[in-house]
Amino acid sequence: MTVTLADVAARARVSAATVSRVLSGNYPVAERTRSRVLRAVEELEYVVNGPASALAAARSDLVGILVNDLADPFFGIIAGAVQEELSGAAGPGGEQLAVVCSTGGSPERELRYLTLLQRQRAAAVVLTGSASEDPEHARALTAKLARLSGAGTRVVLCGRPAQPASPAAEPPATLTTLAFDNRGGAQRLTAHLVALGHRRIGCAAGPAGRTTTGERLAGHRAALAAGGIADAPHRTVHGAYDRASGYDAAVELLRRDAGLTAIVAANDAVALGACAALRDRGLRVPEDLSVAGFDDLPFSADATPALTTVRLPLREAGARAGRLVTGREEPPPGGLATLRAELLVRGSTSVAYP
Amino acid sequence: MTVTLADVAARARVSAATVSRVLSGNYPVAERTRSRVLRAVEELEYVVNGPASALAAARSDLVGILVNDLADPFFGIIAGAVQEELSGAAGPGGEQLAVVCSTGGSPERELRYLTLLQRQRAAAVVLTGSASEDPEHARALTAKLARLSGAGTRVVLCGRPAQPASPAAEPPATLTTLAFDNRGGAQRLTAHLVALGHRRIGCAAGPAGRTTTGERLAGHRAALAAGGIADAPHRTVHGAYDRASGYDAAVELLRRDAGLTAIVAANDAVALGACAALRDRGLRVPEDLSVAGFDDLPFSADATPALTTVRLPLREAGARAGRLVTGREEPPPGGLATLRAELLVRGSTSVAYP
DNA sequence: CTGTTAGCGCATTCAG
DNA sequence: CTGAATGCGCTAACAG
Repeated sequence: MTVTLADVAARARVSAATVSRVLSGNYPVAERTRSRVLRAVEELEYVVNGPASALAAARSDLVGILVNDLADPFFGIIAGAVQEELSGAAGPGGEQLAVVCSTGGSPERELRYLTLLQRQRAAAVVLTGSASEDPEHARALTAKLARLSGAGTRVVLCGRPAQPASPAAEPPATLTTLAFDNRGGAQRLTAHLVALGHRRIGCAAGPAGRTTTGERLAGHRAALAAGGIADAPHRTVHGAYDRASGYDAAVELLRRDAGLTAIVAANDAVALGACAALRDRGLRVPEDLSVAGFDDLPFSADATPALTTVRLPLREAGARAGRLVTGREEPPPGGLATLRAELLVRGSTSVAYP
Repeated sequence: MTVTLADVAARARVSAATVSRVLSGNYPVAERTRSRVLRAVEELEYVVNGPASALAAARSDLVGILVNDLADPFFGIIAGAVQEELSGAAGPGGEQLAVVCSTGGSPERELRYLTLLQRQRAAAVVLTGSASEDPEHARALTAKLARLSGAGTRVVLCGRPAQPASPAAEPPATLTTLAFDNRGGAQRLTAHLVALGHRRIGCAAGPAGRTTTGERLAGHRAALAAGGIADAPHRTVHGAYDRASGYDAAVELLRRDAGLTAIVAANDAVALGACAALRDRGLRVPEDLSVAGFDDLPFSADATPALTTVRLPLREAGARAGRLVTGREEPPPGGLATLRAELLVRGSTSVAYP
């Protein structure tokens, strides 16, 4: 019923092996037979059976991309860039396909998807976004990545810190990390506020127990310390990376300290949520409170006032991950590259009016 | 080297068939042997070989999702919802994986990805967003979808109109369409402006030759006609679905007619670009010009002024597509459902001040 | 309920 | 440069 290699071979009056060679293009074939085969393929509308060839060749052309939430532009931009890069690297037989998996930030789902991708014998796996800080999960993840890597799957961590090496073995050579300088970016952001005279700065941080949250908080605290501002735990609240959390966080932060003059948010969506909360309470940004975001997603420039934020090279990171995965780019020395995080000062922050 | 079914079978002292049955869970197996097998799987850390089982079973657990641009939240939201729904339908052996493909709106790439998915023997394919209106491509697409469908791949069109039936055959029964009421939404939107007294309304439309663009323009024109406003071709410009196009479109529209009192945009991003252009020229929204978007992406509520727009049930559409694909939802009667498009009046539109 | 027997469709040896 | 033979790892009848 469905046409196979053998059918094509018969029609082109060659052996199946020859057809296979023509299609893979990785072996010399006489020009005449070659075109004869190609014509037969056309006429029969033959389409290779992917699973069969993956089985025989012991490798597939699937690349896994793990994200927290596809609907979040942060991940959409990264995943889109990775995928774009895959299609740019049209290999011999065809090109690689991106399998996108949303983990929702759950370490269990992360592991489960990795198993699913392992089952598919994925050519590569790209893990994006923050990782769980739970030591047990970190261990399980390291083990799983080592296994994947051992099976020939390339692994790229994109926008997350290097995976802690397992006690026993060295991290596999096929493991590359593209980290964001979250700490540095956060530090520069808070330093900017401190320089503007802010001393009571609320922090609407991301979910607890995630590397990105930890890094950004560390940068924030370092800047506070550098500015001689005492650590005030009650000025930090944790929440999800979304608008609603930002709204709630702002309300809660003001409840705890009505004298706040600024709020740094976990990301742009959270910042906009915070702005909305302030607006609803009759507070103006930045006259009454400064608000800052993180990531510089496209919409943050269109908010009013435009959001001061930290720009992360999302697209570049994804594209690089894609090139790493397709072998078109050499891994950075040591397998680790840290990507710049650039402070973008816009309208939502200004000097503190006490 | 890599552990196979046979290894597990040997360790559990059963036949390979039994192991297979335990793992697929679609056949009765004694509880004792079952747990014995499961233990062996654990101990050996066995992971099924996907390609092998796909080959033998003649079906894979991959679901293709075609989008224009993953970085655009419009598609991120839909794709995310589809994928989420796939993971919710944990089948016996595991769950389905989403293969996301960005076509960039190119009909050629669309066709090429469909072939790639056909090669993977995908269980289903979801095509999202607008389609090309080119008759030749429409024909090619219809043929390709028929072939996929004939091979047992379910096909869902999500957010695009029904594919024109091929002259010869009826559309396959496994083809379901979830269309957005773009025309109705656009009509209500423009009618809203007309009701506010606007008569010189510019239109920053989407790319020419795409179904979504055509539908929204048709709605727009219908509302104009209903309001007794003459068709003015120079008041419509075409561009991409992004912010930059919106900026350019606004500039061009004002150049052609400086007396415009409103602009309806192809989508929210275009609308925000238009707003930025107006702002740069010292025009206020909505006092000097009203501006309206389309889609109601999350950020459009945070713009200032908040965007009047048409809400499309993106998440719902994606989720439904996902359920259709996993067979958890019955196709609508006739294989076609049209999803509501709801007018959302916010701050960016107001009465016309001539 | 379980084991045996055949392929699934293709990529690779190895000969020629 | 081409063909014949072998097996990738698993599922699906078919018996028992």
